[in-house]
Amino acid sequence: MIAATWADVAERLRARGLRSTPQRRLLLDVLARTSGHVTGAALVERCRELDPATTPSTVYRTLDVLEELGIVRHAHGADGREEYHVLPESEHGHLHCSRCGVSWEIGAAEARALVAGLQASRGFVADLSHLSVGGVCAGCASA
Amino acid sequence: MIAATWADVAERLRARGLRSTPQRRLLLDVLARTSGHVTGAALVERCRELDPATTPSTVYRTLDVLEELGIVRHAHGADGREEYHVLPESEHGHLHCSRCGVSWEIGAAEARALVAGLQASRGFVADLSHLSVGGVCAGCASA
DNA sequence: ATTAATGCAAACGGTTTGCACTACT
DNA sequence: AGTAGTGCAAACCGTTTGCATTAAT
Repeated sequence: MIAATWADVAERLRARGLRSTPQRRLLLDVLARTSGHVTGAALVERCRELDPATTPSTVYRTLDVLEELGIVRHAHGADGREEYHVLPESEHGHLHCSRCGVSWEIGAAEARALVAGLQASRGFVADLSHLSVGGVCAGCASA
Repeated sequence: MIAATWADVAERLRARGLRSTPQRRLLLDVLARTSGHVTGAALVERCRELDPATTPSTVYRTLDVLEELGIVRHAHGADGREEYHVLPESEHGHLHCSRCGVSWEIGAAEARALVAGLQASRGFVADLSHLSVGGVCAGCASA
C-alpha cells in the first residue's frame, strides 16, 4: 500500500549516505508484498525463493537499517521469534490462536482500548506494536 | 507459598509412575523460592549455583514433567525466551518495561478486564497466563 | 577512490535430542 | 528386575558477528 513509499526508500537510503543494492531492493520487494507481520526467518526464505543466493546475514542487516528508517518495526511473536511489522501500517496488536496457529491483527483503536486501563491505573504506557495476546480464536473455541 | 504443595510433588510424581530424584528435588527447591516468572535459562543457572553438576537437559525435561503436573506453565517473554510461571499462582499477565527491563505482574482480575472486550467482540478467549504487554512503566515514563 | 554492503563461515544462546548409563521403585 | 531418569555431547533453530571481498556512490 502507498506504492510511492517503497519507491523512495532508495532515495531515503542515499540521503543518509547509505546505498541501494540489489539485495536491498529484493527485500523491499518482498516487504511490499507483505502485509502485517512476518518472522525474520520467513523473510529470508521468501527472498531465497526469488534469489536463491540470498544470505541470512544480509537480510537481517538490511532489516536493521530499514528499522532505523522506520520502514519496519520488530516485536516478538508468540513462539519467540523476531517478528517484523511492515509500515506504514498504524500501530496494532496481535491475537495468536494457540490451537490453529493463526495470527489475527487488532487495529490501533481496539488495541488502545485494551490498554487504556493500564495507563489509567498504573501509568504504564503500553507499546501497541508489541502487544500480543495468546489464546483460542472463535473458530477453534467453537469447534 | 503453600509449602505443603511442594512437599507432595514427589507423591504426585509417584502416583503417575514417575520418580523423585535429587535433580528434580533441586529444581523444586529452586521453584519454591521463585515467585512469578523465570526463564528456563535462569532456572538452569540457579540450579547450577546449588549443584554445579546440573545439566540443562535435565532441567528442561523436568520442567516438561512439572508442566504436565500443572506445577509450572510456560509462556514467552518479551525477548522471546521461554518463561516459566510458578503455580499455584492464579492466572496473571505481565507488563514489561522496555526501558528499565523490569517486569510487573497484573492480577487475574485486572488481566481479565483487559481482555474481556476481545471475547465480546471477537469470541477470542485470551490465555491470561500468556498475556504480556510491553511498554514503559510509570517510573521510566516520568523520568 | 571511498567506504558501505555483501557473502561466507563460524559462533552465538537457549533449547532439544539420541543414546548408553545410572538409580529410583 | 524393570524402566524412568540422567549426563554427555552433539544438533537444532533463528540470529549475529568478524573479516576479507565486492560494488554503489
